[in-house]
Amino acid sequence: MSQSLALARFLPYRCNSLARKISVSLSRIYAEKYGLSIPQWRVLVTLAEYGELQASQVTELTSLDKVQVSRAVAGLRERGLLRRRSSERDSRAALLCLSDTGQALFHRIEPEVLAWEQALLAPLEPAEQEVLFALIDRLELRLQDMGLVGDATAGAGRSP
Amino acid sequence: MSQSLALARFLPYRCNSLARKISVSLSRIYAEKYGLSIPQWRVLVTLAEYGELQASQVTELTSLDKVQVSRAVAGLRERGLLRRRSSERDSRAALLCLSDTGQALFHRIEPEVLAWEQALLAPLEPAEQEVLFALIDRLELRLQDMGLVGDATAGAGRSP
DNA sequence: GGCAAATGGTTGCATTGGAAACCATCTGCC
DNA sequence: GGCAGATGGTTTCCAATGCAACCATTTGCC
Repeated sequence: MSQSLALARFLPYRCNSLARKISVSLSRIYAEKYGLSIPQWRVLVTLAEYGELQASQVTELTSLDKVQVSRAVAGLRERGLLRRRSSERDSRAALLCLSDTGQALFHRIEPEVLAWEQALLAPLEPAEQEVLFALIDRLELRLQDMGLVGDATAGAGRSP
Repeated sequence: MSQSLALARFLPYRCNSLARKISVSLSRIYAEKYGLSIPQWRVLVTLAEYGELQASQVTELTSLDKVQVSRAVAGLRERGLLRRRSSERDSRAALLCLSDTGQALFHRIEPEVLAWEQALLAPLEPAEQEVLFALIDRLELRLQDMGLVGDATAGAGRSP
């Protein structure tokens, strides 16, 4: 029956609150120590994983807005962490990859971040960690189904 | 041992992404249909639940910044959704409660929001829902332990 | 009682973030 | 070939956010 609404038991609130706290805590590493913004950090990780990517691919993989990617790339370029050349195939497209400095920075941060994540997840058994990620997956799928059309990622708008 | 870092399996990213999608989807109800911002919505819920509260108590209960509460209250007051009187005991303190209009608005929105949440959680068995909230609780506790001191909620700063 | 420090709340200011407008290029169609 | 529309990225503008400075009042200490 229609239970009543209390923030403590309201998923949007709890989820937001958790995400916020996680971000604040984690950003101590890459923001305060290394001066990276969240979008910059995500771009860094993604390029470290994939090598060379087009900006549009980065926006898909990071779930960032293309504006955010553009600005993050600009910032990383100013610091010499990222190189950019334009594709011969399509001179609009920019091909992005980490510079040696960028790779080095990533390899310095990565273990710290992984250690932090381990510490956060430490109280959960491995099986519980699986459950957590599985629940997140299912909720995201469910949101997709519920008609959150704007997945904001790729470019392909559906409506005519 | 040291697994490598991939966003798809990185809790801060996944959690942020999920929270964002949830917020976007939910705000269709209270933002687009009723013109409420997120802080306004949270203040509304909290006052609906507790009756009359001081602004400082609202900040604690909602995990909002006191600035956000102040602005949300101003907005709600302009729309006549919320009344405010100053305490006799402490003339600085403001006592807040919903007006009849505010209550009515809340009662109109509440079932829609609850229905939305039901729809979101529908694919999860009740037991799984319990697990989800329990995991969130434990992670928040863990963050507290890990030295995220600034819980940003109450006023009571610890350090001298 | 009176002054220093603390507390409740608001306002100003700088930063951030996203939407929409914008340029450049590419694709498709005639 | 050339023009209309789509696509990749950047810039511009405006709203939201957060910090710090700010009044007003209260508390505590002498």
